[in-house]
Amino acid sequence: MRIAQGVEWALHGCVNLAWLPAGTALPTARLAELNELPAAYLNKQFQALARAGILVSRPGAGGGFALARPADQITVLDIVQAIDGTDPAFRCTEIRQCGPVAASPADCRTPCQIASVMHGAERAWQAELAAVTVQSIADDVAAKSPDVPARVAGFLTAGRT
Amino acid sequence: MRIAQGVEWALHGCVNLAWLPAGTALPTARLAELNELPAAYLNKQFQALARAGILVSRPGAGGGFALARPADQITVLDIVQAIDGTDPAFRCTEIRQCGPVAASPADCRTPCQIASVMHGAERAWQAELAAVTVQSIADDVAAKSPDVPARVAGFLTAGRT
DNA sequence: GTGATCTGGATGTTATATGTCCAGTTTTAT
DNA sequence: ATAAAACTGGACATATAACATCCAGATCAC
Repeated sequence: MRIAQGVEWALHGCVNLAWLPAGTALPTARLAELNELPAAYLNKQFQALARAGILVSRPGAGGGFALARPADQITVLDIVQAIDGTDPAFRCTEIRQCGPVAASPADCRTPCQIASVMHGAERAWQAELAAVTVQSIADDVAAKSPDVPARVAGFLTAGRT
Repeated sequence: MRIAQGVEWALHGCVNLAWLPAGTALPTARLAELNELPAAYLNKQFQALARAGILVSRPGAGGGFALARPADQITVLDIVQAIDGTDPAFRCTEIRQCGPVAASPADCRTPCQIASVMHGAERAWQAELAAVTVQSIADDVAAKSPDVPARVAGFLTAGRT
């Protein structure tokens, strides 16, 4: 089981945006430079976040991406699902319906027990992610390393009007 | 995020074995036939379960795989980890340490906040899976479809001495 | 109008998941 | 003993997805 690499980048990107004044837009090139990431690919991840309504994009000089709403209203689950999709990790192929002793249609009106267990575990995973916001992560980092927010914000906004 | 297909097969296989008298060994060819699965590949999954100590294997005529311990002592998590591995789904690449504003080594003595959140969610997922056993799944299926265990066991043991 | 920036599709590359095969080994049955 | 059944483990082949790049077009600020 693997989560797409882009999730890590998207989460860091959103936390970094949370350290700027609300509504500040940044080009992906600048964000990519901050963490030495491939700019074109990071841009693609941010496009997905924009389509999901997590970020807003503004083309043109001085444009870029900004958080679409306050950081305490963006959950980690929102970001994970925007990048990694919402398909369940466990895919039930209904093998109980195959073979010489296939389960009857009557038995299959309810979900396969095995799929129920696996999907229940995924809901628990999602619940944990939904309980954490970009703001709460930013606060935790700031509490532990008080100089980080200002240093990051300084780099990201250097040379702006 | 995707779980290996083999996990579904392994879970069904273990539940099916749970319906036979304790210690009954079955060849993978028979199990594969039950659900129309590729026998060679199912065998490979079962090898992994045997290496993990969930199943025991016996070569030779009349041999096959059997549960290594009572079904109520085999959790779904045991099986998932045997097939899918124990690597975390979220892989922190420590991008906070990269770039012009890299975090200081002092700040990195503790795990990245983002990685902590993601790994916490995985622990919640694992806890759900660890709370369910092969036996409890078998019981639930039997409660809902009382004829299934006998029908499956009948097919699996047909033509045995 | 010029340059900065996003958009989205096409494309290429690499890694992983899935599936097959075979020569070797162990055990049972006769 | 011999044959047949069955696992072992590695090599191999294929399909799918992940990762990454590129480009022509659209939009906006100055």
